[in-house]
Amino acid sequence: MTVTIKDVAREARVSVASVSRALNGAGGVTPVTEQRVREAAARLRYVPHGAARSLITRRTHTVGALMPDLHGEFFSELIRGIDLEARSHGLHLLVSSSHDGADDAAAALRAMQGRVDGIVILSSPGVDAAFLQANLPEGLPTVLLNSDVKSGAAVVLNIDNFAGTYAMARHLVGLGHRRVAFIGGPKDNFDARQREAGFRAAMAKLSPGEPVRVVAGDFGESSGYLAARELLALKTRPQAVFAANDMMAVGCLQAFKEAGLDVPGDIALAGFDDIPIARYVTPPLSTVRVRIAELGKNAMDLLADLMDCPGLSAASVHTLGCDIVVRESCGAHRGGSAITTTTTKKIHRASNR
Amino acid sequence: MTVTIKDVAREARVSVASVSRALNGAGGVTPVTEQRVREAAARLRYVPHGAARSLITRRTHTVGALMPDLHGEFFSELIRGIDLEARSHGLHLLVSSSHDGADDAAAALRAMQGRVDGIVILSSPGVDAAFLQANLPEGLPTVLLNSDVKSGAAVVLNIDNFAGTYAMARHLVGLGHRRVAFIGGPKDNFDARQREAGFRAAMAKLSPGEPVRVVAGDFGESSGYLAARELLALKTRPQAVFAANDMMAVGCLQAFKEAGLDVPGDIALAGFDDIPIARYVTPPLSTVRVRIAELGKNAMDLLADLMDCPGLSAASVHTLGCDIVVRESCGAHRGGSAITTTTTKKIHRASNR
DNA sequence: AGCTTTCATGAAAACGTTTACGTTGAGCGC
DNA sequence: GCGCTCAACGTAAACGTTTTCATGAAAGCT
Repeated sequence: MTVTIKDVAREARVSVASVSRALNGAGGVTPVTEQRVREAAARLRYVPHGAARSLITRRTHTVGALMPDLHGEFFSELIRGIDLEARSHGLHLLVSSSHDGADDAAAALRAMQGRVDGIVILSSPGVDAAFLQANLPEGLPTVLLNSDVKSGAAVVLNIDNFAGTYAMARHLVGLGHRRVAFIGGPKDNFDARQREAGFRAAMAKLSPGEPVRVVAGDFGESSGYLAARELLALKTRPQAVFAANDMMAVGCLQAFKEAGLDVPGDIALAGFDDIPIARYVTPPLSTVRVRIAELGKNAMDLLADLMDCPGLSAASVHTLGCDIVVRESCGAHRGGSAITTTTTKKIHRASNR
Repeated sequence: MTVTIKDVAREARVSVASVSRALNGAGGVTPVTEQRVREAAARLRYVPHGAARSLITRRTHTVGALMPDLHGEFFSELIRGIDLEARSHGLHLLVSSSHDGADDAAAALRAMQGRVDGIVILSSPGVDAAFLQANLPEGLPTVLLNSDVKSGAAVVLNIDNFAGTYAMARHLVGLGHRRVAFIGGPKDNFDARQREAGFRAAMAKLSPGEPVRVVAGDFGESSGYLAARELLALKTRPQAVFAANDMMAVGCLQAFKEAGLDVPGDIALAGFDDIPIARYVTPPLSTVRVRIAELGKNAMDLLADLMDCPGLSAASVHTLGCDIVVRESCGAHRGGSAITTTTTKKIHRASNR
């Protein structure tokens, strides 16, 4: 049925060893026999059996991507970045998305065991140091995305949430907004914590006298709406609101509209993520952009490095900077098109001994 | 290094055959030995070597997903649907997205050869009957998404673009709009062609006297903008505009605003896809929703069927219906929340002899 | 010319599993 | 108590590669 290396050998009148050598370009064959083998293989439409090959090479040429259950732009862009880069490294991509909890992720991780040469994990609440310790097969090259675990077992690549929020906060303060309020995200979310920290740091530094006002949200649109209502009910209304993500900012916008406030005239607004919706709301939303596909690409590159030389083991933390995108909602927008400012883009190796 | 079945056999004091039988639940082992084997395996953290297993079973327990280079919601939701369903079938998902042309896709297809038990292909311009004929390994169960090829080699699953546009056109006509214009998509796009056909059929049937006005677009926002300008320049302005996708409708909206027209007061508007942006523009856009994750799930189910019994070969075409989502832009919206009407949802097997 | 080196080539082992087949021993009917 | 059946178990072959090693021929060196 399926054509094997033996068939090619017979067709080309050589041994299977020579076929293997010829097709893998490993040298050790005459150009003329290589040619003959290639033709025979093409004629027979021979495709090497991947499983047989990886049985002996101990290489699957496949990397895994383990992600929580998320929809939308982030997921697709991330996979896009990873896939594109994986392909350019000659690697396949085995994805396992849509995990709800730690158990789910653990099962997926176990199932990937032996099917991949390396793995990219987008961390989610359940996935912490203990989880990895328990479920990560040791010796498997791993890149952790958006994680605060400092496990020696994996390279970590993070979005520079801190610098992103810091830069946007500076921008807002620079526009003359002294009372800037922040709407935070879920407490168990790594990004959310970092963003809040960035905001607090910026305000402490740039607007020292002012008390920092932070209200809770959960990254959902309606939590942004509610948070905005809460802020509007204060005695002294903030001059600007900075939401930890765009969806909450969209919720804010709704609340502001209902309150009859003009954005940015009466109150300025900024978000984080630059989701596609951001430029279509009225007024268009100023936000912090994460170059997601690039994040995926970088993750894949790090993983490829790790797979090539397991020597430079783990223990390094890398960071990918963000851009701040100034549109109309923050009140600084003058021209016709958005201004984009790049914040720090540092990919630094913490330790690679 | 890595622990194999032999190690487990030694640990449990049985033969490798018994280990295999015990772990695979194939019977032929005493409950007590099975228990002993299970414990030994757990103690050693044994995970069977997938490659070795598929070498002999001729099963990879993996399905491939081949898609063109697309961003955003469609891709992520589709993968989500496929992945979720694949997991519930105990299958892994090997994705290869971001293909630009037929050559690219062919290479990816070849690379998947032997690594998957079946494949889902989201067709794109280059991927036609000839392409499949040339690149699809025969005997590999295949599900084709959004395709008009009637190859006997694959099951085809389509969005019911025709019924979707038909239903929306009927809705618009039912609202009293007699002159409805349509903005088409790229000529080489299957969805675009079907949508236009659905529109023409609806208008011919429901508004027989009226000449049908169709202008060209390319699914991009700016092409929608330009098409709208073209329509506004006509002597008799249409009463409603139906764009073949939401992005073009958003472009229209921009043009209408600039022309000082009220939507839906002066002119009604509808799109297709129900992208997230649709509900955030002003006014919110009436559109036709495709349940993308469900499309992925159904594709996976069809593929699983095909993999189970290759007997019921190919040659069937299935269709997944759409919903029409009525928001404000078409002028029918009265209440606070959107009305959702389900169109035909037929999954019919054309032939399964 | 004779010796050594290089190099293409083939035979065979190895990778880790599943499974067909043979062996053993226990339980059963007579 | 003897043969028969049947289940549990072990042995070994098979899956399709890559790779090590041996072999022989050609080429290079003195």
